[in-house]
Amino acid sequence: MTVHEHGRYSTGVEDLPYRSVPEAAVGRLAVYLRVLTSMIEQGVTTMSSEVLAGAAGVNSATLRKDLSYVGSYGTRGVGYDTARLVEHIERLLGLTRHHSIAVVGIGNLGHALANYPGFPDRGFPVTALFDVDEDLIGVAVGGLPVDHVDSIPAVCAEREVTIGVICTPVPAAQGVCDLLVAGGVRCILNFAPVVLQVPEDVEVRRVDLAVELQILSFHQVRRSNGNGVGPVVEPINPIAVSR
Amino acid sequence: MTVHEHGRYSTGVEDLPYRSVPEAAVGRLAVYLRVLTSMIEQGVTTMSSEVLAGAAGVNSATLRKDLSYVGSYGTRGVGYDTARLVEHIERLLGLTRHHSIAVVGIGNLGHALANYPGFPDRGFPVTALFDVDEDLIGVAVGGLPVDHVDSIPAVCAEREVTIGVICTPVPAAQGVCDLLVAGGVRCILNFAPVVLQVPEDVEVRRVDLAVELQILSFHQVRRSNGNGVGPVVEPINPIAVSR
DNA sequence: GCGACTTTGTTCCTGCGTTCACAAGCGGCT
DNA sequence: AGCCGCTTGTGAACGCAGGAACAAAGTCGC
Repeated sequence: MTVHEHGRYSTGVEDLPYRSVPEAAVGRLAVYLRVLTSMIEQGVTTMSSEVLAGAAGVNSATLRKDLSYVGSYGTRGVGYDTARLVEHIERLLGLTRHHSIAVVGIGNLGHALANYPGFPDRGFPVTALFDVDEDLIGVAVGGLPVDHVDSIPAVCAEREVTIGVICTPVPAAQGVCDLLVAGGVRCILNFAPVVLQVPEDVEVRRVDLAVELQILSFHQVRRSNGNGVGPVVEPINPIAVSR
Repeated sequence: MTVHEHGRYSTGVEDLPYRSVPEAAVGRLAVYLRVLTSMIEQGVTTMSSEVLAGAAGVNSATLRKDLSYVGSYGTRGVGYDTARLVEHIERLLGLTRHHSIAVVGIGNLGHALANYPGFPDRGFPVTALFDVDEDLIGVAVGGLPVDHVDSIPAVCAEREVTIGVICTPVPAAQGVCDLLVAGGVRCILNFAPVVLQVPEDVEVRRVDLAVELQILSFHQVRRSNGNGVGPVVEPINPIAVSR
């Protein structure tokens, strides 16, 4: 784990060999990680880029390039040692650190996320729950009592929450976001369909389910319309056509 | 990003009527749509690209180019007529069609999605629910009875389901996916952390919550490591773009 | 121990997507 | 009516990600 593999790359968690890693590559690395851990459970100790790429649904050249951001930990002629690769990807993604999660807004979705096994399984324990509903305060959800949103800053600071998950209705989202930031949270996963305003040093990722559906809708229509039938975009209003 | 090739690069299967709309633009258009409808509710009838871009969190030039894929429906010197823009974006995204949703896997997450108001609100009514658990069959969730997964093909075909949402555990996901495809579903939103194998004409979008967290984790570590320690080339993003 | 084969790591290249910048167009003001 | 200022729409440049191809490197068979 703390072995120097190559001289030019110093190891140790704090100074990893940092070239700039493309955003897209980071997302894929997380996928590789999942495939790898699953494979390890099945007893696989070595994988070639071709096989791993197939399982992850990407091009093998892309995969090798992504792994090169992590460092050169493959063996030519053989492939990658799965266990070692997992270690290094986890290190690059910062998964060796402690990441605790707060879920805000314990409605249907928040409830589901609070109980979502994928979070703790992946090293992201849920350590705080918040809502405004007085009837929910103190109620245990997934073994954890719900606190009032007003206590977000204090509780988050105390429990060293690093990631906040916002599942509130749209009107409450920005306020909750501000509270999280006040509590020292610098990473936010936002399920509310609104663009949050945050300081520069805060990272927000938005998951918008309706947008996902609309993208699917687009492809569906494009596909069925694409058979040479007609223009996708027909003018709704003849008068509206300005050219 | 789960992007199949669309646009004029695809191998002649679909010939695009007019211009090819970049995948990224489709996602943004959905966001504009949401901002616009919200603005309309507040009585806004006209918006400039600058204002709309600000609300959507994108560059105004990007926004104008995105809208140019929809058609030229702005008025120079004034801006865009919000109502008209909504109409045209909805048309491009295929939201004038009927899209009914089936949710498979009524666990915590499936339960939440079955009750998620954002779906019907955005024109995506949930019309079928499925699970394997015998105790759940027939139980009404959100006013809709749960059917057995075996009946997926028949029910989906009958109710003309266009989008399938998979919330099952990983081992069941591929089987459920096959059943959906057999039922004529060509668009799938997959919450199971696995890469699904589907025919070419089926579009899959995956939402992987653990991956989102890991990406956040990466940024968190990178940021705190960036405090003068290493040669971190941090992209200078004035706005924390969530996407 | 040596050769051939396999697979990595990287370089080059192509092509998309985003941003800049500006001309064209439209409304308002005088 | 004509000019002025504002905003759109688009042509051009740039940056970046993805894919193909290849050289280096290490292993397995003999």
